[in-house]
Amino acid sequence: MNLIEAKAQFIQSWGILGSQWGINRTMAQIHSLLLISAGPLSAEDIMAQLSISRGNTNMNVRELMDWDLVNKVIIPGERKEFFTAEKDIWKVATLIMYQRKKRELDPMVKVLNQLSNIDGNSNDPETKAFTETVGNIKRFASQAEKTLDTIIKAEENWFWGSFIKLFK
Amino acid sequence: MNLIEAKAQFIQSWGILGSQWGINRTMAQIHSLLLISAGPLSAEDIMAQLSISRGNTNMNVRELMDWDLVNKVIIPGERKEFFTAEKDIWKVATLIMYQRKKRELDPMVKVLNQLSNIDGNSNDPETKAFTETVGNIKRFASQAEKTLDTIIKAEENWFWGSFIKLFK
DNA sequence: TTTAAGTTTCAATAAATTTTGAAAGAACAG
DNA sequence: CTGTTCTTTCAAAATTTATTGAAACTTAAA
Repeated sequence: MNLIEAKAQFIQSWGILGSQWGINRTMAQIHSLLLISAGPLSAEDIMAQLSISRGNTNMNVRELMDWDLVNKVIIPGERKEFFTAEKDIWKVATLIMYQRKKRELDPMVKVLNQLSNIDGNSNDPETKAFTETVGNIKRFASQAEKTLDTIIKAEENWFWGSFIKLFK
Repeated sequence: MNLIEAKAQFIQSWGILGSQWGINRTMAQIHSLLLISAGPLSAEDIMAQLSISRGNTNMNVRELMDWDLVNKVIIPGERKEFFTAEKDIWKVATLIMYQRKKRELDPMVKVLNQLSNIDGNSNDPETKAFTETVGNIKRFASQAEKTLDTIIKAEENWFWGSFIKLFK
């Protein structure tokens, strides 16, 4: 397999993976393209390599910058803007975890807290089942949240080193 | 807030969370409905409580059973089939992690392995950038996979107990 | 058997999401 | 300024995904 084919394959697969996890396919593809490119790319480069429109490119690059996964690069003498992706995979992973926690998990936890105290007879089995499940999820979520925070703050090597040792 | 409202709120929020993570909203809603119900529900119960069609109910319940999150229950004397959800949240979480790893992450790892050896001049910066990124992701993925396997196999209490202590 | 209750399937339809492209807006060089 | 290059916006169109509902199929009681 040559480089061109391999790149196409990688971008394609990364796009599918992204869409299975609720990330716009194009956004994932742009991200992967930047991940495997040696230098920064312009909007035109991205449009050409992925065969997508200017508008689509602009929107998704902006979203990637929102996630801090991609940065704008100014090249002296060039009028165009260029873009690069954070290439340290550990950082990429923690950025994604952090953003998704903030955007999606935290709102859920907020709702769970509101649902903790409901009116009604606590002898009713339906009420009991509800409060019990909500309580369990809350406890689980708060534990998971602590763990995630720790992972996100951890230094890569320290983390993988001691984490793996503990569990192996 | 009364039980009816609280249930509706919970189901709604859980559905949104699911869809943000690539899970069909209805599937997530059925799951949450079963999680907070005291006893098993029939297809009719689910249809009525979520205002969805018979076909939709059937498809998504089947998918949930595929994921092992929901089980069919036979109630003696009843002609209908009933359904319950696994309520141990730890088990629910590990089941979901296991299924998603198997269905989505593993195929990506397979692709990454195929992309490891590409033809071409390894002095070319583009080739270099590609192989380096792919290599990094592979190493990360294999580490993450080991960790996930360990988490999935771990006993709940043991896991949360020692894990949290270590990182706090 | 026959019949009634229940379940599954799937083509048609509806809803949600993504993409396009052209027009408006900025930034800059001359 | 003025013209040129590049970026952003957003309504309309295309695509993808989810949902319905009626017909086919299954199962079991009578």
